[in-house]
Amino acid sequence: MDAMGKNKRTHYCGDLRLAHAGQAVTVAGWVQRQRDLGALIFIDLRDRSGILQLAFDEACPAALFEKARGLRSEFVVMARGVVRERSAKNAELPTGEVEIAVEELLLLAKSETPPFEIIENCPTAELTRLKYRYLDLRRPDLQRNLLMRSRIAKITRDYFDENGFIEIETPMLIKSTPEGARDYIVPSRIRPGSVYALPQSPQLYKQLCMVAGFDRYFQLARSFRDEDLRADRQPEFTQIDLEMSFTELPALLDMVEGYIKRLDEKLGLGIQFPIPRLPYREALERYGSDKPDTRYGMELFDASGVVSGGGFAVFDGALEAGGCVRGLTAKGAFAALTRKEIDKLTELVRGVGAKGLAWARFAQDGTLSSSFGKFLTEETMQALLRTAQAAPGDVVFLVADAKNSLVLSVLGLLRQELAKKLALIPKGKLNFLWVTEFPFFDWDEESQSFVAMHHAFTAPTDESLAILESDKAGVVAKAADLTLNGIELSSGSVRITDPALQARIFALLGLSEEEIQQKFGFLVDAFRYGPPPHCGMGLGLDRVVMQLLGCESLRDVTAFPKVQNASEPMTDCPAPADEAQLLELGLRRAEVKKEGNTNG
RNA sequence: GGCCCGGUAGUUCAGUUGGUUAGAACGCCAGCCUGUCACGCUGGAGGUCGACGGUUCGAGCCCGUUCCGGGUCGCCA
Repeated sequence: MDAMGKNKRTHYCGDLRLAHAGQAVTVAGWVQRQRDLGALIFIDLRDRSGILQLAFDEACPAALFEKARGLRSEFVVMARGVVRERSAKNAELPTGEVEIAVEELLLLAKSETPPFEIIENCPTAELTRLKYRYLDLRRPDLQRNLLMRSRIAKITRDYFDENGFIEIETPMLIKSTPEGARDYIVPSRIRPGSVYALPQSPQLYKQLCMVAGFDRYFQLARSFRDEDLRADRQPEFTQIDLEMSFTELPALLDMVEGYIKRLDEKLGLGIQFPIPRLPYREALERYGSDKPDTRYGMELFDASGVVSGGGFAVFDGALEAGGCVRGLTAKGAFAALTRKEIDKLTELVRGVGAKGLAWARFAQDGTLSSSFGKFLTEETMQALLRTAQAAPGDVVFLVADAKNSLVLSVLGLLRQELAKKLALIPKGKLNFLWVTEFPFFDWDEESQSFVAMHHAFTAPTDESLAILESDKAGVVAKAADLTLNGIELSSGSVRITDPALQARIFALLGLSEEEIQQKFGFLVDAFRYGPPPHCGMGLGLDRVVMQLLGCESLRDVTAFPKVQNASEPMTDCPAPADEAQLLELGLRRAEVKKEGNTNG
């Protein structure tokens, strides 16, 4: 047999069925396991399609039998033989009714014993698996995940292609714009002391594609952000990036919703359409988040009215300072949320800036114990419980602060934590949600100024134009986010194409003429030459795949991911730079020996 | 940068109040075995207890420092 020549592989292992019985086939793959019964040997052969049993028995020539006996885990072999029905079938395996009666066996490669077993749901620590990622990727879970990622990418390309989008590659080496996330920078050899940046998104280039008249652009765009990692944040990721001309926000949302619908049709996901829409303000007030997880309820309520003047200094103080008292009710959580558990939650909310956590436990028999009951009249307490819609068996939490935004974000976090603790999150549900009517400006505590919430090229709504200067906090952007199960998938907006409006916005963001020219001069210039009205979005492909597969980390859907300190355990990058490279890039000066320094 | 959790055979873990030679399972190696499929049976090899320092007659265990990993807050226009 000749692996490369005329006796090529004829079938994938996982594809063979009883219908193939009697056929001569050639299969190839890795030895999953060898079962040597003495005068009978079975090999489980694995390729990307699945597992197939090879059988060696008394009909085998001695040399072939000895060859099979020598096989070990992860050896690579090609086998030719006849498919036959098994005498003992295995119902657990798709190919469990058949086996190959091997006539010829080719050992293509040996393997050392791998550091962990190549099996589904491998219990080995992730770091070890990442050090040998090429072995980890052999496991069926990761094979399936990356296969799904490939399918989704194909569906994406087909959909946008069918809708007239042109795939255009934008550069990876671009100008650093010191805004938003930290840039990864790449030093220039030809211009020592100067750097390129890796793109955080193709934002400005895709807008220039609109100016150039391509009308509809899309790209599966690699993007880079030098920020700390999370389970759902890698420094290097892929965006489904698109931009369309002569279109306003509703049509953009329809286009993206059509894409989600296509995914649903092709992959049978059971997503509800139309995707619900929720204004930003309402999202915050009901869920304490601008990317709410709507798979479970436990919405927030506003108790400011009922506790106002009730005599509890913490509540009254917050309200008098212009703040609020809000809360949420954990239905039926009385037994799960003991005092000890509540103390842990208190610690959690203190960690994110809350001064404390007020609670009331409502026992099954109607007995009430709470952290604040003694300060309130019976009447106020009853009114509060009505507002909280609390029934026996429930636990009510309240947060008060002079800062409304803090109260909301703390309760948002608490809601998430409780959902996890109380197992309220249904499995297999995919709740997409449009969050609309985003504010244009965001107050930045650090710089004590308003910054663009989305970015400086986002258009304000027509109604907002009159109040741009007078009421920044009230300005609404033509922008929307697409969220899925409580994570942000995508951010889209209409862009400013009117130079006069752009100048107003830059001024409001406190950018000087010089800064504008230095950072975005090319864009401002381009927009003097007939920019079409346009809008666009970027969807995180990795996050879409992660959620559709129900994975908990982007590492499960990324072939070669980075770990928390942004390094990559297999290649151990980043690595110290070579001295010669640093010299060549002008990042280090050649050492000049000082004359007269005789002592060294 | 803050907080929480973790690091003991190749892998997953156990390890009592600080006390003899650090254990188990799986994997690995060898032998036996004709229908296994997590094959079975018998035997064997395999350890810098993350690292460094300290306390102690004695440290896997206590203390300090540090490295590595996970989660999260800050950060992520």
